[in-house]
Amino acid sequence: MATIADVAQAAGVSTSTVSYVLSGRRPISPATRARVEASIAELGYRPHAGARALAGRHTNVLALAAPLRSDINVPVIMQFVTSVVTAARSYDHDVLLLTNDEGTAGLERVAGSAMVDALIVMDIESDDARIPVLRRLRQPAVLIGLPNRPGGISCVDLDFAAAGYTAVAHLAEHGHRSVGLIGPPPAVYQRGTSYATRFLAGFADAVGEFGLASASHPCEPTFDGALACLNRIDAELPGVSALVVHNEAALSPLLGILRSSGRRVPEDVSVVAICPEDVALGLPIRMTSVDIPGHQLGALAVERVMSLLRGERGAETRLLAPTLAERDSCADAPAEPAPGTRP
Amino acid sequence: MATIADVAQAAGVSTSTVSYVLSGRRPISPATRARVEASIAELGYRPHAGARALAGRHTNVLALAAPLRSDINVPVIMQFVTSVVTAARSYDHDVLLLTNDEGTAGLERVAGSAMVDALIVMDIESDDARIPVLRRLRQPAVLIGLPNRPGGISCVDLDFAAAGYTAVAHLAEHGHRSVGLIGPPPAVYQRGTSYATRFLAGFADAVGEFGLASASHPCEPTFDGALACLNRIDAELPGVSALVVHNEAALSPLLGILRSSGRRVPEDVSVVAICPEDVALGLPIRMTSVDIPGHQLGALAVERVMSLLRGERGAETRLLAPTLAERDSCADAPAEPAPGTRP
DNA sequence: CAGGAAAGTCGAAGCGCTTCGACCTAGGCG
DNA sequence: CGCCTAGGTCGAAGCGCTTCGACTTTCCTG
Repeated sequence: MATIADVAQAAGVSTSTVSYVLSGRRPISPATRARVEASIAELGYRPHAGARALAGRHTNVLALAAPLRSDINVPVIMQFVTSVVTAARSYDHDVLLLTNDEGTAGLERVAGSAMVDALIVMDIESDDARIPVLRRLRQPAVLIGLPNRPGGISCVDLDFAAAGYTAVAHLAEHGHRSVGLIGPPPAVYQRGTSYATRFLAGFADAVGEFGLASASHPCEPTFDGALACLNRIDAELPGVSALVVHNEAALSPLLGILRSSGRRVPEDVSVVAICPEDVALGLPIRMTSVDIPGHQLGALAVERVMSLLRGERGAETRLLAPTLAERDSCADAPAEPAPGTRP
Repeated sequence: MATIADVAQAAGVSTSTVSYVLSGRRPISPATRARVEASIAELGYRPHAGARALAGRHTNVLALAAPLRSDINVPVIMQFVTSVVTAARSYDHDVLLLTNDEGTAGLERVAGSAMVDALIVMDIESDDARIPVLRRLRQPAVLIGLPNRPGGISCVDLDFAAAGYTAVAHLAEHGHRSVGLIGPPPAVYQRGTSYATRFLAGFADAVGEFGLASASHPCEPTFDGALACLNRIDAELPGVSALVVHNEAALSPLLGILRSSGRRVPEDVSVVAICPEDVALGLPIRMTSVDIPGHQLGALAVERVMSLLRGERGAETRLLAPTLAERDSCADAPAEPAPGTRP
């Protein structure tokens, strides 16, 4: 392939001049610039990334550690990944994809060998083992998620506590007096994934504040899981009129179950979903939902990375305020049923 | 950071010796090897990837071009991505993630600047514009998918024609005389994505061979889409007793629709799904399905890449035979209804 | 017991780029 | 009119690694 020397020769200049027209770090006369650019085009020259990384001390590559299990919340993760890649490209960076099950090893490897300029880490647990590792890397890192002790590392996330609160508040405003939470799969809680517990905390806050009855359970992302979860809630909260669903995969089964058991949404049961907008709109009922702004968060993470790379400012955590979109799955609570209606 | 020179000095050997213990390309005495490895561990030495790429002419990085739209088939894509990354790691390679909407530019960029040793490209269209580009790159490429003219590029994919045939054959064996196909979203066909048309071809073959009546329609991946699609099929094929669903996202809504309209699966309608196994198992009914072996295909693609990198053999296309798993969504056709039953 | 092969190690030459300091030329200022 | 400065360009020194050829030593083999 053509090298910078070939270009220099073709344009009748030195290699450093070519380098400067490429980087713009020194003034170049318009005439020279034109000749160099012509030669570059003619030879189809592309700077060698390795050589660049070696001499220039940066790679224009970001690492993205994503939870690549075929677990749940696949669509959200996809949104994150997509938006991170797209945003990175808009800053002329590429993305190296790491799986979370490489644990800290992957982070240390790509950072230690200078493959990447910075790291973005998703699916943060409350007490994430990767945080101390990230702190001692030379490259800056941004977390998508919120650990208990970020300890100097930048975070971006949806304010899940506020999301939990908002969902309940909305239901309370509609006069509901008891609300069930269909949560993420047990595995999510077991991992200590922080968004689940934060959401739960906000949920509980609101429940307390509004003086509601409540029940909450994790839920496997299958039809059977949704059924089991709903049954438990019904048992603990007979006649429950409001549901909060923080589990995308459970949404579709849940609606099916409700319908086939003759409970209408929203007339008999109001449902607030926590999910990306497109999920909320693809269901049989347009769901009132608190949006999980995956695209926004991914882009935000990249922006933070870039400003850290520019050395612009230190760590900071940015929690996006949740927005609740009113659609067709919520209604005022039905008139108070005679005590002891449904078993 | 520690460099190879630091390690060499600490171990009292030359840098080339360190390099040889790392690469194993020349014999090293056990004693020397031990000292070098001790120094490496002690200094926490990691070879600089850029320097390596420059001197060694390879990066140990693969490019993966994935269709990162929040489109449909998100779970399948996720499977591919996951398995490619995992398989790549097992060969000591990393994965650079490209979005398909960068088109050929991304491929040319990462290949031209020597960021990657090889490329894996997903979501191949019948007449994919990226193929001529890939052909003229210095790096080998593997397609996940099957274009009309691979022209010397390796392909791996499920044999979707056989999958379509298999699904219909299974239904025919159960005595069904008419079968509806709920296909991928229109956008998939419009793009000319080859798996959709190949599936359709196999479907049509079998329909012809078994002398069945059939109707097939694309289907938007929403509740409304599924409803509309089913209605069209019902209109064209009154009393249809068998459905093939080549659209994961439509599966759950479809089952809901069938149930709420009082059609039992499988007693009244048999359904064969084409989807990954976990999707087939997460639905209210354990679906009889033709598996889309995402994990297998991703791993296979990486294996092909590795053997190309080793220079082992030339292009070859590998189509995985479909396997149909009998579960609970298919039954024998109901007794022939009196003509003109359902409108 | 000489000759040669194999084992083990080293030095040095790049790989293709960035960047620093130096140099040369004009132009503006006192 | 001489000097300083800014603009524009060049040469060379790395960046950290791999690899080739060469050298030394050891061990067979005939």
